Amino acid sequence: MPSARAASKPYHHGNLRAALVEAGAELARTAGPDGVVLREVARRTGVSHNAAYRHFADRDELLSAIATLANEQLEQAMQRRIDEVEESDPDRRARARLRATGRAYVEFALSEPGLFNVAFCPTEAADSSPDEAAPYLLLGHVLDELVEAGALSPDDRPGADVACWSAVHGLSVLLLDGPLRALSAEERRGVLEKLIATVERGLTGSLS
Amino acid sequence: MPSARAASKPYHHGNLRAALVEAGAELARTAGPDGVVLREVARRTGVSHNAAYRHFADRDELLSAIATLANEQLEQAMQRRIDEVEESDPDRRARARLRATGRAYVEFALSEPGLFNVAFCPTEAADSSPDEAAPYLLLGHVLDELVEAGALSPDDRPGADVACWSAVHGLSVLLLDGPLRALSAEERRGVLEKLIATVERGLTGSLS
DNA sequence: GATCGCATGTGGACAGTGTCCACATCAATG
DNA sequence: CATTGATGTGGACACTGTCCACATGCGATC
Repeated sequence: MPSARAASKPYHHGNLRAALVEAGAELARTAGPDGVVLREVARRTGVSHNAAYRHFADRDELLSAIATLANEQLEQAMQRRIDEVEESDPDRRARARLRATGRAYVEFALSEPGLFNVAFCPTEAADSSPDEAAPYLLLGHVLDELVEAGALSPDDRPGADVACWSAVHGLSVLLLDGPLRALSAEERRGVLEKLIATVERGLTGSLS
Repeated sequence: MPSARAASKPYHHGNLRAALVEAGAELARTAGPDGVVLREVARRTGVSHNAAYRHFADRDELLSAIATLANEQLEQAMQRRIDEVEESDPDRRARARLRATGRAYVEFALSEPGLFNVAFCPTEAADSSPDEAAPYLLLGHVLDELVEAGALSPDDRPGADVACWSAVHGLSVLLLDGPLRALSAEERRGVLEKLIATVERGLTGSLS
């Protein structure tokens, strides 16, 4: 007999790939991209180092998988906040949904800094086109609503998505690891609202 | 005699700290933060690994020094672009200088991606307050000019700096390593101008 | 001008990492 | 039942950051 292995530990894991991604996501959540260490992921999954190489060519490929998961969570958080908006007037409703989108983005970054950083850490196989990124599509839809409601001129629609995205992404990064990280929660709230108001007025020419 | 050392290699370097920062900056320029490898920096400086520990407590501390240098370069690039503005009408001049500031920021990020990333990579001893960051001060000054020229209401001045900064920083990051990295130079130009126009209108309520 | 102390530079060691290789195990297919 | 290909293991290698004891020599002190 080769070994007296406990019956609870079959040689083949069964669903190792998913388990690795989950363990990796947990590491990412608490320690960011650099915290996703292949050997530690393997340890937590109760498997030898190297086992991951049967499912991912690279550490980079595992990171990509975790990034996809993080993006999904970001999208869900945004969708939740968007759906929370209660407002019947079309113009005000579309504007409120846009502001909710931006707030949700920054809120997610601040509440899940590790996952947020992983979602945007540059990996070899990252989506080189934003058109596949769910959060981007969500934002685009909200902006389309703004056009339908008449708050945003169709002529101003092109590039509006990137402008909004840049604004909230930049604030998130600066608050997270950047020079603005020392701001108090109150100050953060203030600059966030200022930013959102500025972008809304910049796009639509007015505030609701 | 202990060794037949060539006369060109004195035991003590003379100005090792500066040489290390310079070599590290060169690595940062071509490979970003992760490219700043202590041992490689030492190799390029013609000194043993470990020598750096007489001048920096950490790899992190070396990175911080390089980040400071990168920030200075960013500030200079911004200042150059600002000074290039030729416009006598105060309102138009202040607006043009603000736009130049934003363009210079993104241009620097795109032309020196490694240095830009190092300038904002989170280090232990990084300026936790933006008030010491030269680029931030520069932006603040340009915004003050906008107030003096009457283009920006003093009531809207608080938070305007962070809003501008977030916008250009976010675009830089998204274009550099983010989902927008595949955009062509032409597309980049387009979204940049759109972003700058949006922010200008968002702050001042109009375009020049 | 000789001496000595201390800042500066060296070489070796260690733990930790990503990745490659040969081998072990097992499930499903014939 | 035998084989085979997918999956997991253990060992190795090069590389990294960091700590240690030791070497060197500049500059202050007598």
